[in-house]
Amino acid sequence: MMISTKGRYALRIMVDLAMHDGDEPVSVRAIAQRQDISGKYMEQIISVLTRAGLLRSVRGAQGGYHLAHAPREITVGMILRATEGDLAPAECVLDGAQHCDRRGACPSRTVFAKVYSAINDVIDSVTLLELMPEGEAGNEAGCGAQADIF
Amino acid sequence: MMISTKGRYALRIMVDLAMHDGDEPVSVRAIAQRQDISGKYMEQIISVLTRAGLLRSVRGAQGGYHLAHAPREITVGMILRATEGDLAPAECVLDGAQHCDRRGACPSRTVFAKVYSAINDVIDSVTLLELMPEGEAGNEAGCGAQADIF
DNA sequence: ATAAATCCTACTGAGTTTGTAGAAAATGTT
DNA sequence: AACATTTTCTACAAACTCAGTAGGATTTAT
Repeated sequence: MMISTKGRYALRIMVDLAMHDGDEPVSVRAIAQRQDISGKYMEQIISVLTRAGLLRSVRGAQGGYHLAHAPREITVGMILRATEGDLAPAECVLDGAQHCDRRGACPSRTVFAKVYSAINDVIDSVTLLELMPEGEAGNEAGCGAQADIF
Repeated sequence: MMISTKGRYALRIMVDLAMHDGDEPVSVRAIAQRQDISGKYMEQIISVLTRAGLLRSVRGAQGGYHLAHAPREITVGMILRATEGDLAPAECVLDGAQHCDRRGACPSRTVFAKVYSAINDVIDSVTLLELMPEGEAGNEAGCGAQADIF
């Protein structure tokens, strides 16, 4: 029941990009060095974020990535859903899933639905802006190099 | 980010035991047949629940299991924590985990802590009693045989 | 042209999940 | 006492997911 490395990296990548957003796009290599994440792995994560519409890419030399929206318009939910998929504790609470019980709702389903809703409330209410360490523009985005657990 | 089969089975097992709790202990075989779960696999899950103090076992012929407490005293949180471990979205929010950032809290950690807390609020507030289909004692505990997704 | 960068796809090692299998120990029944 | 039933314990294995590696194709500024 953990958010995988992929999702946690995605968060760090987005914060890093938010901190370094300017005229020039930011390259994978730059982020990878600052965050100490495998560049090749990050490429795949960034690719997902780009396809999800959270990043805009600039191809070719001196290319890289920009945030597609302002940090205050990007929620943690958008980032985690793009990389982790829906944060549902069970399939049956997803939209379009069939109930497992013909005679009305399954008892456990109610709990799972509550958990699902509670998770969504949190991740949809926190924006990228709130993840940025204030007054530290240009700094590393917290949770930096040495930390493997994050 | 899903609760695994193990935890979902554990919930079904506990509900089944709650529905069929009486003088005689309930055997693994009986539950397995009603719930259509592999008996051998269930054995292991039940063993965990027993070691966690949620079930009491009676060995030997005509043996089986009883709930160790009344359904209203057993929460979904107890069951899921016993089988799934702590439902933390990241290691850093667990008690005793070191922070990943020397200069104060890591920004993402705050979100994860909120998610963690929201999940715990839900699973600790719902008891086994509330999972039991009311007025259906002796029935199958919902979510029965045919449902693989649950 | 060349170098720097994104883009795309395939592969792989490690770990987790979801079981299977079998035998040992305990205990009620006959 | 013998037997059948049931829990208990441990080992193993197939399938899947995660995290990362690898390499080449494409795009574009210089």
